[in-house]
Amino acid sequence: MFGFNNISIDKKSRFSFPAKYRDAFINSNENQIVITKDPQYPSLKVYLGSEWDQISTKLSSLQGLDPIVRNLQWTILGNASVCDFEPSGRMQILISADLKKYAQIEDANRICLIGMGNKFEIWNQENWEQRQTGGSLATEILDIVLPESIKDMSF
Amino acid sequence: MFGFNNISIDKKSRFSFPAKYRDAFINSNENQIVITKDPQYPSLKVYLGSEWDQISTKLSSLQGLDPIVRNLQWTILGNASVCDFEPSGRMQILISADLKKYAQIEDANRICLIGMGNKFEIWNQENWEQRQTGGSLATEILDIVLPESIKDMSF
DNA sequence: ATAAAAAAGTGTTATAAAGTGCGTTAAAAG
DNA sequence: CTTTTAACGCACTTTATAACACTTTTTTAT
Repeated sequence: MFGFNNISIDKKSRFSFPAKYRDAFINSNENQIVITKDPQYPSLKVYLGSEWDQISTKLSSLQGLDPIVRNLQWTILGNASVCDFEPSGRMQILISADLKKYAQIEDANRICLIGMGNKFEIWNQENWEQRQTGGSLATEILDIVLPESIKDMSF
Repeated sequence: MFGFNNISIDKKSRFSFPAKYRDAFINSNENQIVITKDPQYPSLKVYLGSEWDQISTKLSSLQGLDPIVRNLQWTILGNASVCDFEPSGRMQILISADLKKYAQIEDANRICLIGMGNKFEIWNQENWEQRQTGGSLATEILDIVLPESIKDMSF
């Protein structure tokens, strides 16, 4: 599941996954989708249920007394929205007001949905373009201070 | 049970869990909820009964001569409020005046209820936002002095 | 110590807001 | 031109919250 999609978001804050992903969803037998905040950028992460189970299990098992870990737990776990999902249906997902605000898409009626293989990202159009043209940014900030326990995790 | 919720708290200091968690509560077969103080932040922890049994058993078994342990026992065990809870009902919980004060929600009519998987946290809105935007406070104090016996516990 | 009053806690109902489902139209693809 | 997909609109359902009434507990005054 790859690629860029500019899609609409309706008055009730729902979007539908493009039909081209349907088969992949059906094959992976998912019936849940999880949206949460990206810990680094004003964007959202969209996980398949199974993928989420792994990430959330791992993340919540980490030592919460480390402030970096605790912050990641807050950001990722504390903002996750678990949605029922029927691949054979309309494949619609609701984005909460809170997440919309975080991704700066409060009053957008279009968003960018980027397929990254086993997950998706949701971006505000301008932010995405800026990111694309801006080349390599200070992405590594977080990486440097990350404790060993999360070095091997990919969110 | 994940995610951020801004919910109301009524004049009698009650709040209800959002309906989206109902199935999870029913499945885990809980009929008790425990609220207590967070040992690190001005916030509250909300545990499922089964989870609480584990934590409280472990914590009370620790030898109380270590002043840090003693303090944790006082904070967590000594402030716990066990509430009857009916997942199929209104899922309402009363917060004591004491706990409200601790979490700085004495005169708030809204609180933030954060689902962290197997537990929840309750925060005053401003404190939560500050925490989210990286306003790192003296979080690490506890971390440094923690005795080995609790290093592997996640509260 | 007892009764009255006040406060705290519990439960119910009504109403507005949020969320969901589905049919229709419009647009794009084959 | 036909079929598929995306977007929109509307109706229905569920959920959240405030208001109210009632019960229990605590406090106060006699």
